[in-house]
Amino acid sequence: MATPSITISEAESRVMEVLWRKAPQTSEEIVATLQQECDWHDKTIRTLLGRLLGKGAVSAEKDGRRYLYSPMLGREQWQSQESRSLLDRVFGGRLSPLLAHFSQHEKLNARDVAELRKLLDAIEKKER
Amino acid sequence: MATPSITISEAESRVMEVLWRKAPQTSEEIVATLQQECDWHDKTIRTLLGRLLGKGAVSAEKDGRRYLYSPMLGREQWQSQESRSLLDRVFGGRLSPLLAHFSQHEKLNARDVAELRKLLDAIEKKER
DNA sequence: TTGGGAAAATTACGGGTGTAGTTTCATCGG
DNA sequence: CCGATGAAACTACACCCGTAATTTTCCCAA
Repeated sequence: MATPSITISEAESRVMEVLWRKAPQTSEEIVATLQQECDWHDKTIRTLLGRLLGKGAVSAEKDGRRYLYSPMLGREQWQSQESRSLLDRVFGGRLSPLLAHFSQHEKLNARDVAELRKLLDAIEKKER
Repeated sequence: MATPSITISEAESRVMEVLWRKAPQTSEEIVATLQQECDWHDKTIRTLLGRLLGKGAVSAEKDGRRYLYSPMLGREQWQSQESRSLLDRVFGGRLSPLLAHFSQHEKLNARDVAELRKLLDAIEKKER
């Protein structure tokens, strides 16, 4: 297999978000960024970083007295995993029920609708 | 609020599935059904039932020497919760990225596309 | 009325997670 | 060259979850 499917927790994904936006970064930068979004202790964030390292979701490259961290798990890959998990767990693996669900229960504003239409057009054009 | 947002685990949801298909049922029936799908010990299944009771996700009505269990948490409600959770956690709360993701990484067949289009039409008509 | 048997309730336990505190280690400044 | 300091590593701990085993309760039959 390509990547043995790394799984990360909710809190860990918040750390990944920071690295997906910009990499590499030192733990200090990551902490500074995250503390503007979350109300987490700096030790907490470093623990999460350590766990991500252990899982192979991020890599660390030594740079003087500190490390530079970069994501190994890609955001797209993670989104795929999570999406497929929802589909399988909750909707029996079929896409239509998911879509039907969203159309009935989620508020779609005009912009969403327009954007979706454009997507559909693109898909159809590609297929024919 | 209506229901204080009951959250159930993956394994618990398998038990709920059985009750969503038919209710009420005794624990014995539930166990019998689940053991054809999962490879779970009967004690395990009863533990899950108990936890669901504790969370208020199912109700129990005494019937002689046993209970009859029924779902309190609705399947649609649970699907909504899970979908919204994915949307918020993974796609920044916006539907288009999710759809874009599926369109790129999941196979949407022509029928899916047609169905989606119909849904969008319905939404737009309802709004104006 | 009592005992057996089944269902329910309680207890168990290891791994993951959220949330840190504490210890060690290496490097930079003096 | 050595100590202070800040990052990294290790330790902590309670709660949830998967997965049961053990104990209690209570109903029905004899």
